[in-house]
Amino acid sequence: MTARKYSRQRELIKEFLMTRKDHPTADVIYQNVRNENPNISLGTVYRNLTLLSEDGEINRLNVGDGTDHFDADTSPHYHFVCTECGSVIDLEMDSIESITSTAAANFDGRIEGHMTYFYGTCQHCTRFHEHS
Amino acid sequence: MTARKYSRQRELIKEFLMTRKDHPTADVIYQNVRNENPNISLGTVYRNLTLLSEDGEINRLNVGDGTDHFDADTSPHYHFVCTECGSVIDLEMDSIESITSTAAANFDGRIEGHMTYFYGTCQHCTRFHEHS
DNA sequence: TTCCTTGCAAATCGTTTGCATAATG
DNA sequence: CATTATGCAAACGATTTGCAAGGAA
Repeated sequence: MTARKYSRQRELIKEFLMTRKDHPTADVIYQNVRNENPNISLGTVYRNLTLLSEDGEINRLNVGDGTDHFDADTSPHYHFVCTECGSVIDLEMDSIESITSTAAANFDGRIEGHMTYFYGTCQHCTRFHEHS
Repeated sequence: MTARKYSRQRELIKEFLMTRKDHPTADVIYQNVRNENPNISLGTVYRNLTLLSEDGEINRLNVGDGTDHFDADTSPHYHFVCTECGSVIDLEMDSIESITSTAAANFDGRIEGHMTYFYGTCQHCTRFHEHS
C-alpha cells in the first residue's frame, strides 16, 4: 500500500457509495458520479474502487453474477442475491462465525475466513410470481 | 433444457473431470482433453461444461479468483481456497446447513441456498513460510 | 431428415494498464 | 520537485456466440 493523495474523484465515488445500500457495480457508480463530474473516466472509477477497498473503506463483493459489487458498509454482515432480478440485499442475521471453526476442525491449513452469500427469490419477485 | 445427443467431446470432458479432485478451470480441462482429442476447441469445452452443469452432472465453482472452476463431485461439500497458491481443496466438515435458517429468520424473501467457501493458507504454503 | 454438436474466429464483457498530462503534498 | 492521480484508448483474460459443416437419433 503506497501513500495516498487527495482526489476529488475518489471522494465523489466514496460519497456516492455511502448514499446507496443496493451494492452497485463499477459501471453504475460511474454513470452516477458522472452527474457530478462529467469528465471522470471509467478507468478512474475502477482504480479508485480498488484503492478504497485496499484501504478498507469499502468492500468488494463477489456474488457470482460475473461483475463485482461495492459496499460502503464495511461492518460484518451477509448478503442475499435474488436469482430473478439480481438485486443484492443486506441480511440482518445472527452471527455464523462459528462455521469457520467447524471448517477448521479437520483441515490442516490455516483458515482465515469465509465468503458466504445466500440466494433465492426476493420479496418483490416472490410476490410477482404469486400474482401471475 | 433442450434434448441432448451423444458427443464424444462431452464424454471426454466428463471423464477427465472425474479423474481430478483439484477443481480445474476450463482452460486446464481444455489442455488436458486435447491429449485425447487434439482437434477439440476451447469453445466446445465451454459449451459442454455449461451443458453438464445444467444437467447437474458437474458443478461450476466460483471461488472469487476471476475464473470458474469445475467439480465432478456433485455431493454437498465445501471448499477451501488458498490465498497464496490459489489451490481449491475439498473440506470434510460437519454440516452447516443451519445457516440457511439463521439467514431466513429475519428475511422476507425466499432463501433457497447459500454459497460458501473458506480461504486462508493451505498446509503446503504454511510450511513454505515457516522454512523461509 | 431433423436438429444437436463442432471447430473456428470474431465478438462481448468486465476490468486493467501504458502513457502523457494534471494535481497534490 | 517528487509523486500520485487522471483521462483516454488500447490491451486483457475469461467466456460467449454466429456460422457453415459434421454427426447422432
